[in-house]
Amino acid sequence: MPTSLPHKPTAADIGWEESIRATGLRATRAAVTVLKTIHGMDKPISHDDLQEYLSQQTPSALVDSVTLYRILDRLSQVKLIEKVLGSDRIWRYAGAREQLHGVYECESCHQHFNLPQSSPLIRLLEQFSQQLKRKGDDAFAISLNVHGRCHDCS
Amino acid sequence: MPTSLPHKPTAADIGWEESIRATGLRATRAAVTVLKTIHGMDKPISHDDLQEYLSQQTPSALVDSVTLYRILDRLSQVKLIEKVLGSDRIWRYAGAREQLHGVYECESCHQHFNLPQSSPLIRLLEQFSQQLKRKGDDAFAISLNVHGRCHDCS
DNA sequence: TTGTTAATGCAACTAAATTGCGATATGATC
DNA sequence: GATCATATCGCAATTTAGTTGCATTAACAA
Repeated sequence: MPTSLPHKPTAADIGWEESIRATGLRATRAAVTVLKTIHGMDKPISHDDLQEYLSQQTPSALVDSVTLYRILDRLSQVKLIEKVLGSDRIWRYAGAREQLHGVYECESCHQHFNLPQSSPLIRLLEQFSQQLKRKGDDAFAISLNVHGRCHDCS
Repeated sequence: MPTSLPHKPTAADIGWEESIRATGLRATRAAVTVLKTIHGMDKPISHDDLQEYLSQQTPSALVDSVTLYRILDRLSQVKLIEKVLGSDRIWRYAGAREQLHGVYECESCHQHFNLPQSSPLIRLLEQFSQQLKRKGDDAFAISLNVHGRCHDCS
């Protein structure tokens, strides 16, 4: 007898469920899985890769492609996740963070990486962001992209 | 009798022709027109808008949609123009500049504007770029995007 | 003027993302 | 726990920026 059925939320999931409900969205199995999975990733992941990953990880919780699109949409709308547009015109999703952060994109394989938070530029950006806010400017998002080649590709 | 036939390059065009040839590309009528037009714009323009604009401006020099795509590709490949990806997943093109510059994108109408060069952030970015180069890092492009609402939309 | 080949234009294609809509499951209310 | 309004799901069909293949045209070097 399995200790936990895949379709029944485990204690660890409750946190995610709560945060979803707090936004007014419904904490469906799929939404919880997606939110949890994305937050467990160390870099932004595309819709396609996510679906692939989910189908291997949790074959029992298969999600329709369109449904996944819509979940990703909703979650980013309520800011539980963030989306980044790659230069391959593909959206990638990552767990939302408080702090501003930059993205490093590999020109060759289009993988995305988070710029180290220690990067001095991040701090500079943070400053700039504060400046804008103080000015009452209606700019509300700042994104920094660094392009190069990743380890695997160079 | 017209002072200049649209298909014959005027003296003013020669500069553009030269700069195209200098890259190894052929200075076709269409390429010259495109390069000149883009450099005359005050903000990045999309393939679609450019074709629209050209068809009104220079109806005699109609360019096929695919050809325009390829011209834009080539020109940006040789760095005579730059391309920026909007959050509407549409590429926009602008005259290439020496100096690093940021882009302001309107979340509503997706128009792009150049951040004022005087922006302190630009200088910070320039610094960061130099740092990377000195480190011998293989990062080769840095882009900054600020999202907000433009004058028309707010 | 001639020859090589880059550039063009048309049609067909690709694929990420979106839309419509009937079926299903969530979560508030009794 | 049962009931209900509706958010969410899943399938099919659609959209559209951009690409590919290939025969034709025109740059430009010789």
